[in-house]
Amino acid sequence: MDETSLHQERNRLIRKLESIADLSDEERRAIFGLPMTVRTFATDKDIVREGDRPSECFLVVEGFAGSYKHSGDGKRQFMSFYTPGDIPDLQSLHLDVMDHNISTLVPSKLAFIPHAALHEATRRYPGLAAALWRDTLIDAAIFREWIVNVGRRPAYARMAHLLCELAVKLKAVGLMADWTFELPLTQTELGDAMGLSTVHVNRTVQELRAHGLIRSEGRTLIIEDWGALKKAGEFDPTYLHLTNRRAA
Amino acid sequence: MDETSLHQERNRLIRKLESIADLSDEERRAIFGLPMTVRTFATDKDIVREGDRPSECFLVVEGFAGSYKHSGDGKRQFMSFYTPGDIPDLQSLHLDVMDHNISTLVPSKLAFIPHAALHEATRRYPGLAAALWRDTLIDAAIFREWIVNVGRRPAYARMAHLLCELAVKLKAVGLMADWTFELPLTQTELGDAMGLSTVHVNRTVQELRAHGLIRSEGRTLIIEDWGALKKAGEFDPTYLHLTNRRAA
DNA sequence: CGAAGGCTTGATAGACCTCAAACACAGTGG
DNA sequence: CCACTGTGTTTGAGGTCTATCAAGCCTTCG
Repeated sequence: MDETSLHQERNRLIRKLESIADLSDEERRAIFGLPMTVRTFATDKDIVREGDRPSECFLVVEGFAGSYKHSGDGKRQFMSFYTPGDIPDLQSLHLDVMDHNISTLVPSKLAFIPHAALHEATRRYPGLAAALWRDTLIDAAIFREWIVNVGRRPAYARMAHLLCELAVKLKAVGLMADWTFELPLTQTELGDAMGLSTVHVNRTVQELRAHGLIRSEGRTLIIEDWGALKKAGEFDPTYLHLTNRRAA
Repeated sequence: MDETSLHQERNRLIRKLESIADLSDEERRAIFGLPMTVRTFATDKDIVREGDRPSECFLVVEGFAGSYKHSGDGKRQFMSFYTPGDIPDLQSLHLDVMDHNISTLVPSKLAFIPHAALHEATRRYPGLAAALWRDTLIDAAIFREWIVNVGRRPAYARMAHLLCELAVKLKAVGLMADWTFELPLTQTELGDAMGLSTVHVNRTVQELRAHGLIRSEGRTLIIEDWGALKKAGEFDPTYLHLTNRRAA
């Protein structure tokens, strides 16, 4: 039994934060000391909803989550996908009312951390506070990029860009090897993330496959030509602000 | 000569922060103590650019700024507009490299504050740190809403939504009275913010005018039917997280 | 008064959507 | 073990929203 299974949630968080900031031993210990309650969620379960006033944040330990809103005529728009190591509602630490929903996209294991503990930790360890602040700023940077993606890129590039982003994010936390990772999203969900219809997503994915950029086996996605995919998606990973960038 | 002209930049910042958080007298004094260098910029001047590593943040004192990126084929996409009181590149406090550009949209007066001074102030006054963090989180909330706007709303609603947002933001800092405010954006800039062509923006604006929702006199925009505009834009100001909301 | 930038208009084209149905596959139950 | 169901993928056809191209007009400003 390795460290991963013993303190999986803490290690996930530490690994994630180390991918975007330098942590001191003291800060690492502080993270280990955080109280976390692990709970599992089935697919498509809302974790927090618009209007909620959470008193804790949650960390994705295993699985996949997404934040979304509905537009007036009922269409869903995802604003972000969250992978293991992410704290999707960290913003609730300083914004009391949720302005969006967050739900699971696959069966997921989540670790809940009380706001009080996080506030205390940030008060005691300014470096940790900076790392968490930085994490929310990177989320914002990703939102900005998504605005560009949805606003200005045609479907083919949009799709390529999203896949690049997921690949790099997953690689940073050790969840992509050999250009292969689990992509448990349906084409409808991909469409709701890119402002495209399911039908059009399907045709776009087929095009990417036909051009030899990607391949898929069930829920597994294989990037066959990273250079071409990057180029197609005009992908520049700067906005992810990774410190130890392994993919590029 | 009133307080506004004497310490215009400090007052702008205090007023802005008070619209999103409660400040103690001590924190207000700390803001007054911040070193600020005021500089004026002409229209369409980049203040910071992608790749820059700023050592100071800037506050919009007068004028209008916007953050943008270019997509691969040269199309511009605005990701945010900044009005007096905003600190557009506050994120540079914890993200060293700029991942986007920020430029003026009209002749503007900006106040530059060294990172060092802000770091020192946040270290000394946790309440101030929380207010600034909160400010960046609200920016992120606005980005999220823009993703929905660009991704899922048709042009007419998209336009209405953007106007509602600007109206509420400007009202919060005292720059809208009688449903009237200065909108110094060209239709091309509006298009670049909404992912629409200039031509289509023009036709959409005409529609809004024809339906009696808005009226314009030069650069002045008059909201003629706030209820209808809100409805058309599916506008719910929750995401702006204003504490003293006067418009709604 | 000419130039430049912004606004407006018309016509055409294209990217993407909607509707509708067939197909594939995994899980369920009799 | 095999229909049965549900979810996700795929395909086809037609429609629409929005882009592009091109030009005229208006205002501002030197």
